[in-house]
Amino acid sequence: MRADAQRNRARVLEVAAEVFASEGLSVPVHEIARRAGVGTGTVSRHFPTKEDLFAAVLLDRMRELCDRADALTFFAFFATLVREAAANRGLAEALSGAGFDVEAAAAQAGHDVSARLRALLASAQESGEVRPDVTYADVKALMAGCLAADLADPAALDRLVAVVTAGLRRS
Amino acid sequence: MRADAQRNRARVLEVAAEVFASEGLSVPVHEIARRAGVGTGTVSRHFPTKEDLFAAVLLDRMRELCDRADALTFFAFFATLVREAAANRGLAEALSGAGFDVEAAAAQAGHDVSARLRALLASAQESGEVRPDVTYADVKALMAGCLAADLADPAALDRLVAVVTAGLRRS
DNA sequence: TGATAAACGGGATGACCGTCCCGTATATTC
DNA sequence: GAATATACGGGACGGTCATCCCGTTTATCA
Repeated sequence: MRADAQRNRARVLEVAAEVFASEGLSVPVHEIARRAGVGTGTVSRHFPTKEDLFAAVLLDRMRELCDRADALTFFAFFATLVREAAANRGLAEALSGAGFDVEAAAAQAGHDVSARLRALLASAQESGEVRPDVTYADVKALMAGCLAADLADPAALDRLVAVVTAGLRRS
Repeated sequence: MRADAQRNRARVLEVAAEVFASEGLSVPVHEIARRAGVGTGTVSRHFPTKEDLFAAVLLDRMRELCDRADALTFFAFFATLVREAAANRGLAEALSGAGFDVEAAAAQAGHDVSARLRALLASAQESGEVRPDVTYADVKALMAGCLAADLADPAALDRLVAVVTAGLRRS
């Protein structure tokens, strides 16, 4: 790959990460190109579709989250994921089912956050910490609920995580 | 109002209710007109914007929900709202903050479901049934979480409501 | 340094949709 | 049964975007 192509690709990725995180997935690709100081052709050559671009942006975060998962309990990982997504509007939108398939992208890249969460859930249920009837899909839904928190209230996220955590514990 | 205009208005409203409920808010207005057997002009004359149409559709449901609220506890009303929205994709999308402002529409129409829910929450907190720190916005977020349930799993909704209910109770 | 392949930019293209307009049709009224 | 206001249909318009294309530029390497 030519040196300028490599630079441009990195620059686009960097800008896209910022923009998706702060403004969500509805930002036009043209706008990302503009802010990166490149043409739209350059973006779509490196990332043929917008979803490809988002998947590439997600990769780094996914890798890091997966690494962290190994040292955490189910509840701690849940809280970590919620906090991560709350600080990243694009990720929150994607998790809330708005078009993009996050899980497929992550799994394909070999950093399957959902598999980690699934495993932690199973073991937390086996040890009796979590109600045995809840499913992985339930946990995802509750995560989406936490992400609907009022962003203007800095304590809201913590309250919601506390409520959901209490609800998930074996009663 | 001319008789045919009255008929058409009712027909459009009826079709829109079905379509929004089953396919969500992204259905084009043209499609609603087509299924109602009228031209798009007829729809937009009766309901100048798509949001006006959705607000009109919502009115009936809101009225009924408000009436029911008076006889229910906070937890029962919460479950009722979740079930109502789960059966109505358009309502679920609107509640999950996707563009349309449900609360404003309902309040304007004098059937303010959110005011009822707010009141029930306050009294449930006063009597000690619900954690005192949760806010109305928190409850709305948790409702959105329940609505993210896996629709293919008929028991999922009940599980999520149970988890959230347990979490909201004074611990 | 010159040839060549690779990459660039940004305008063109096509799709989708909400809203508006206007020539036509029809319900209502006298 | 004619006159008139009212409503109808559906095409036109304007705006938004993702994606593609192609004439131009530039990095690379001999």
